[in-house]
Amino acid sequence: MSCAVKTTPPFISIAEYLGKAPLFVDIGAKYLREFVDAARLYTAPKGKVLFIQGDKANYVYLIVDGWVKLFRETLEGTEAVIDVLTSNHSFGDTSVFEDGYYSYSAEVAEHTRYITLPISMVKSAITTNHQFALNMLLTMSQHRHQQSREIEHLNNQNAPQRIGCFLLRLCPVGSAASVTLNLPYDKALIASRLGIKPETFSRALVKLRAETQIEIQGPTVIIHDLQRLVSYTCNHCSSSFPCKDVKG
Amino acid sequence: MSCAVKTTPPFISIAEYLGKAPLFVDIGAKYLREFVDAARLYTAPKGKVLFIQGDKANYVYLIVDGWVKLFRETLEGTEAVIDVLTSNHSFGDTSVFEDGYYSYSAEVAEHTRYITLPISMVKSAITTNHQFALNMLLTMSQHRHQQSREIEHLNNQNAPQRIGCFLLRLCPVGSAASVTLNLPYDKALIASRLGIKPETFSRALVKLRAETQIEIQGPTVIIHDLQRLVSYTCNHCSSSFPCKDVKG
DNA sequence: CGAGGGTTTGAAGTGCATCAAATAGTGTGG
DNA sequence: CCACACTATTTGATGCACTTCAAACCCTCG
Repeated sequence: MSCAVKTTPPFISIAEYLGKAPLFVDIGAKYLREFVDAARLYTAPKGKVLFIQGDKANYVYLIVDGWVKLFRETLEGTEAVIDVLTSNHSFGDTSVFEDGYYSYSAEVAEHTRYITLPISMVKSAITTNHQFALNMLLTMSQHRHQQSREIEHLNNQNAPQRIGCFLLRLCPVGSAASVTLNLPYDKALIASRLGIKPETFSRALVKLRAETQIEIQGPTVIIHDLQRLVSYTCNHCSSSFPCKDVKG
Repeated sequence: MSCAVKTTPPFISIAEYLGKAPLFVDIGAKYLREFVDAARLYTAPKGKVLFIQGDKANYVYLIVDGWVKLFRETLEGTEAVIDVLTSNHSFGDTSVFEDGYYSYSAEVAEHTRYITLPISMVKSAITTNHQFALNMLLTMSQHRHQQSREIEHLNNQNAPQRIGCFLLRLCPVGSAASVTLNLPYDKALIASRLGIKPETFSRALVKLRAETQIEIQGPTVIIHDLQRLVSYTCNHCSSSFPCKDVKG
């Protein structure tokens, strides 16, 4: 599967990217310039490991486009997917508040362009630049809110519903009744992101199709009747359909 | 059940509480005084509803002692427990960054003393007092970290292991091999906090006893061999035993 | 064309949920 | 201090959802 992101405008420069990123809004020209100068842009193919749990945390990562998987490994070697992130999300930033080591591993899930920033610079900007701290706070708050919904889903929705919810969150806001989507990354990864096994995912998708008349062609999903999908999926959830925040 | 909190020293004054709370550390005498003047202390019995989802968010709550349940309700009327909080935790603060309405309901789970602060004051302190914003950021970061572990648990641990993990987190740090605990609130509530049904909880506890030789007498649990409980519980988890942050 | 990863399908097992009912525990008024 | 009412918890029987292990299929790419 190699369907990266939809129609993002072609990337131009680090300065342009950082200037628009929510984390850097209104932090002032001096700080922005410092970040831009220290930032490095990279491209990495699927499978590339960016860092592993326990590494010294030297950088904060910002995703320009693509998808990155964050995960931890248990003592028994099984992998727990924490999150799968895309454009405009950051990771590695949590270690700013922790002990200076990454508490999870990061691996590229689909071809990704990302920017790194020295963590020391982020750390000092937080303490010296109030606006930057506020931006960080807002980001965190959103993330926290999203996580709490995630927990609710694990408790209240069955596998087909979780998949339906995942599909709905992929829909652009204000979608028409009929939408065509490309699954952004491997089905097995979607499965573990949703806390189910690949085999179950496959079967649950079949069941979801039977219930909601969606159409599935490999990595492409066509939703013919959005409302029908919504009513199958969202009834067991406390937040109603256009679940605001967009997320992979 | 009425086993509130262990041996917290008797409470003295709002000023004393706020002076020690992590959120208010180093924010300066002027701000602290303002908060202290605006704060109100309340006592509420089990069952008391503090606010419900959708209410206008006028206050941030700080728990002095006791336990408070945060939850949402789905369209079908089933309740999803988001979190159960105790001493030194705050709630309602998320609405500072949202639309000004509570996104969940709050109900007292065990007799609780709590302090309220006007949300407007908190909001303005965040924007005008850098240290306060930093304190908030640290709190959020910890919370976020804990939530991500919560998600991992739901995916990787079975019911008896989740209960084991819950018990371990109740143990004071540096506990001896043998520990006696009181369950802090109703078993049915523990169950839904762990994402399982009361009946399953009961059976899973029996199974956990068979596996780890713990002793159960109503709401009291005696762990005879901590290490044994750890190895049964934590092998399916990415973080190893003394899971740092304390939480209910 | 063949190799390998990703995905689906089949058969059997396990864990948790559900519904129903019994039991234990707690607080109340007589 | 006891009987009753009510709630919390446990137990039993059964069903469904998800997992597991195994094998087939499909698709891409060298």
